[in-house]
Amino acid sequence: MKQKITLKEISRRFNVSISTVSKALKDSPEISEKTKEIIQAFAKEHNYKPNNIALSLKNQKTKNIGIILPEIVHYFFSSVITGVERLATEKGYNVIVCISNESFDKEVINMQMLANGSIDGFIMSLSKDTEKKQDFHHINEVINQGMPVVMIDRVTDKVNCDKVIIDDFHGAYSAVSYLVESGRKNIALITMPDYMSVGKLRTEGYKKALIDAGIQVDEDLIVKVEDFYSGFEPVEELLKNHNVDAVFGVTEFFAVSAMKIAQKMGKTAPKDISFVGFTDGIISISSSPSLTTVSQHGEEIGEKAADLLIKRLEEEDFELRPYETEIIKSSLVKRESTQ
Amino acid sequence: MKQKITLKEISRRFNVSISTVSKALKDSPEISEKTKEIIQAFAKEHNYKPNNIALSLKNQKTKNIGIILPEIVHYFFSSVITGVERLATEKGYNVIVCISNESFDKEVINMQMLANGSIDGFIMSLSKDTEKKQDFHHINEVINQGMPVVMIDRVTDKVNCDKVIIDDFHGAYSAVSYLVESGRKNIALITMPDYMSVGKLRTEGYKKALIDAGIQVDEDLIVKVEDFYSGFEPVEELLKNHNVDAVFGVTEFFAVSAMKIAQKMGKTAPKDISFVGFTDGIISISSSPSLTTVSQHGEEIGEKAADLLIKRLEEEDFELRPYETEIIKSSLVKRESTQ
DNA sequence: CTGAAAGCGCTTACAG
DNA sequence: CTGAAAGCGCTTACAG
Repeated sequence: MKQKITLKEISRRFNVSISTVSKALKDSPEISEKTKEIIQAFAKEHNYKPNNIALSLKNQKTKNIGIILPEIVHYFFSSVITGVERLATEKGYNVIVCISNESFDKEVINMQMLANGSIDGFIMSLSKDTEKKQDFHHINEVINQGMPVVMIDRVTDKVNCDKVIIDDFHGAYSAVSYLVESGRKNIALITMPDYMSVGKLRTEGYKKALIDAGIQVDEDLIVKVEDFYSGFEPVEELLKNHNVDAVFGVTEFFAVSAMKIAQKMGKTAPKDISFVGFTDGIISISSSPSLTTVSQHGEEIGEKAADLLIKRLEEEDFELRPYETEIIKSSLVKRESTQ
Repeated sequence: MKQKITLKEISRRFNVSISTVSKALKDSPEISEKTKEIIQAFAKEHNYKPNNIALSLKNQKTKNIGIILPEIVHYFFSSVITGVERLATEKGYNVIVCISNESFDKEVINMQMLANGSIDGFIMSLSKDTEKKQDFHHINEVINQGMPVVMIDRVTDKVNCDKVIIDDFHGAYSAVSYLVESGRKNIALITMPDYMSVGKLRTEGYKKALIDAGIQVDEDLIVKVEDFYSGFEPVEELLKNHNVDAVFGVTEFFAVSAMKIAQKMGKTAPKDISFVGFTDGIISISSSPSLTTVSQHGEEIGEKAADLLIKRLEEEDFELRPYETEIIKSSLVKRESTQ
């Protein structure tokens, strides 16, 4: 069984037309039973499968969906892909993954590449760069060309499209409220710069929870860290100079890193300091003590995004429906780092 | 700027033929400067980009590469994807990601879907199921059809193709030797069932290191764990009933989980027990104490695999070259869990 | 019941 | 310098 076989080759083999072969293989009633039988048998034997590219060109749809993510080596984003992939495969779609690497330029290039016919629609989360720049022309362009886009997690209201997000504000609110209820008073926050939409919302949730509990927000207890790779000295300073009894980190990595620093300073979690993170990944499970976190349900976000996208692609009436913003509920997973 | 514009539409706009437009946009010397100018200007204004699907059909190549992985929410595999994606994008290829979810059936279905024209070649790592079944017909079929395949990490010698692996044996060997050198005598192993190629090789490296150091292999110190989600009771038993002073885990998760169990039993790492893992991921960095690991260099593996694949796709002579097995060197990253 | 034709969007050897 | 034709692999309305 060498090389893929085509309709043309089958048609030559039996001295019939390509149309006849095509119809025979689709078991069309137009074709005689006898012809269908021999053609189908031959096709099966030679493992004939229609060429996807030809079908795409003919049908004007590729059955591919593109997903553009800031990075992938990260529990949240890889679980989003897992969710997208599952739903997509179930519906007969392939998933093309591009990584913007937090760069605006790469995000634009990736979108343009895929938009030239390779896919039917996009799922994407903004790069940091893009959030900083606030330039979304590439996304709006694609949408104007009639290609549906679903934004997830890091979204913007400058683009009108379907969105799937979690309730960052409430997730943070409930995490901090939980700390307050367990008797903590000096709750520090380790967050991201404000241009990151999710960092901002989680910070607001933190503040609101304190205010509602009658605790004054102390800006000295708030540290902003750029990303995973920048240093954590400010956190060290914070723990050294302030009498902190709880830390809320807006990522699990932030929380665990803070916990490690505290442990090195001789503090015990949760006895001396409680810790809560965001994103319920493998870090939270394997840290010691294991970390209480706000679970983002990445797979669910991915599935929901794929579902919205495919509906818009396939359901006649859906295409014209107003855009939705689906909010996936986060949940607090309590572990050993709090009491 | 609505909808994507085609050559046909441009040709109608200026009352010329499609061929002329096509050539003009390629800046062909066949076409007059004036014609080229106006056509190019118009195309630019309307953001014309050739349709990838049409190009694929014409050129008989898609510029897509397919990658099939057992899972993705896992540091090693997601870093492989990152490496593949980087090299692929650089060379003008897109990456289609499929997840077999450790299932043989899904692996087969994914391969067949993609093999029908969607991609030019495969990069893949075997699912557990496939390793257990030892059924590789789907891979050989694809190769027989002339589609190149590069296997990574979880490979088999039953398939003749390019491979990129790490030196699992030596990685384990050096990790265990390091433990021996630091004075440890009762070194436990937490590994996977033998049908997993990588688990087997790492186990062999562990044994050889002990033997070479004149330490007898004690099968009672070897625990086999199915996967992340199965329980770790056997590990608990091991640590309770044997006087273990070091643990080598064939994944970082195994090692960190064992460390947590030991800590709960009141042991301190590395004072009482040293721990070494495999896969240098984020778990190792964020555990407390941080974990000494054998780094697998996932991105490098991904890049190398993509490089081999694209070479076979593009370089005339390369296509006929004998298959290579590239071995990426692992390296021991020393952290706090050993001394 | 079978086949020729047109078309999806593009490229390119060939003719004029 | 421009265009008609053939072709990549397939589908389908239409003719016979």
